[in-house]
Amino acid sequence: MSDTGPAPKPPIEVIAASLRAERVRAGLSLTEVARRAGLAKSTLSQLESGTGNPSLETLWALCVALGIPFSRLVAVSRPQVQVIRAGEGPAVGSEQSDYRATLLAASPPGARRDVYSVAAEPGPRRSSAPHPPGVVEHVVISAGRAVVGVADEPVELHPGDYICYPADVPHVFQALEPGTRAVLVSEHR
Amino acid sequence: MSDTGPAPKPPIEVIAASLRAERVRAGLSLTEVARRAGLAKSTLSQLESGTGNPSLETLWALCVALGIPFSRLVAVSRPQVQVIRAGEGPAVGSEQSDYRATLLAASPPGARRDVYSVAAEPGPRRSSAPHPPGVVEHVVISAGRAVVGVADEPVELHPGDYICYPADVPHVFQALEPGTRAVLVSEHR
DNA sequence: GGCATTCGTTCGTCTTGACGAACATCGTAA
DNA sequence: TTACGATGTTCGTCAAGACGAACGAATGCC
Repeated sequence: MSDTGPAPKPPIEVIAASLRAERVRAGLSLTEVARRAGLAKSTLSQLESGTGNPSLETLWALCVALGIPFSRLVAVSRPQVQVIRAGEGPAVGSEQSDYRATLLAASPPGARRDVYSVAAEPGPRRSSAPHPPGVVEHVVISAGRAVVGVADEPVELHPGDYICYPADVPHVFQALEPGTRAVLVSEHR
Repeated sequence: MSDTGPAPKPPIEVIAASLRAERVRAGLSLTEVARRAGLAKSTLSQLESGTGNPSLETLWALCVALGIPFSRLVAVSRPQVQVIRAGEGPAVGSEQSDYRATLLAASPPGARRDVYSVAAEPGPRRSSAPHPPGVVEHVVISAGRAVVGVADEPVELHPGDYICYPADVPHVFQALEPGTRAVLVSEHR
């Protein structure tokens, strides 16, 4: 469910819709966007109508002209508001130590990050096995103290402190005070 | 700095590197990937060497063959460990009320999220103008209480509570207690 | 009304990307 | 050693995409 499978949609139509949507949203004319992107109007017209198979260069020029990140062209969907109260939500426990991570926002298909709430108590050092390659974890301490980071050189963090480290190598989270809380963003790119 | 500008890199080279990296990561030969994607070996060879300007169809076929999301092709870089102590880092203030957001992890080129630490004091309701379309914000309360969410129907949150809402519409963050702290992930997809 | 400007679409031409065969290279087994 | 299979590269051919001119339609200005 937090996989990273390829987006399953026919790409041309998605991009066609995105292009037109982004353009009108920016309040630009087709002619103007084509001019900024250095493309022929005809090319853009055909793309927005779902005809054709644009080259990377063409798509890139359009992203620059529209001022949008590349990934915007292949993403769609409109999210909802969701609230998870403290203590609710699926929790991932640990046998090694008193450590509980609650999944707040699972990575939807095509997205690349999970958001966790972490509650930990002092105990033996808890080290995580490496995650798949490319995973980065961000941790912000909410309360207490903890030693966090890659297993080789972890860092002691206090409330408000932030750390970012690659998680595809062994890494640790060890609470130093009772009631230690943190927010963890696991970003698999 | 938290803008949504397109990744400023020459895209062909980035994709070339990504393609080769993903392929060897999957333990596949160039010939095999080309076969699965229904492409000519020569095409893939040229792409991995940074030559050429692939069509969308070609790129898509490769994503499917490699089992990776489209966006993986435009993301790169290998991160370092970075620590930002409480109070450090670039802060974004607000004149409207006592609200300070510290940028912890800016979105690297091709990535899609900013991580902020938020400190706010009670005061008049602080509402943010809509962000670019597609932006989603995740908020976890560390301390205090706050009213958060879309301007129409905000939600009162307590420590440990989590909310996720679309940020391309007007939204608010209003502290209800002194010393209110939160972690905010702004995700622009 | 008449003229000008801008919009987005359609069509013919030419550049360019994808193909497939041939190639050099390496590793393995007969 | 020779033969075979698999790897990844280079080169000529062909189809497909990008271009630019021309078009009909809509709006604004004199």
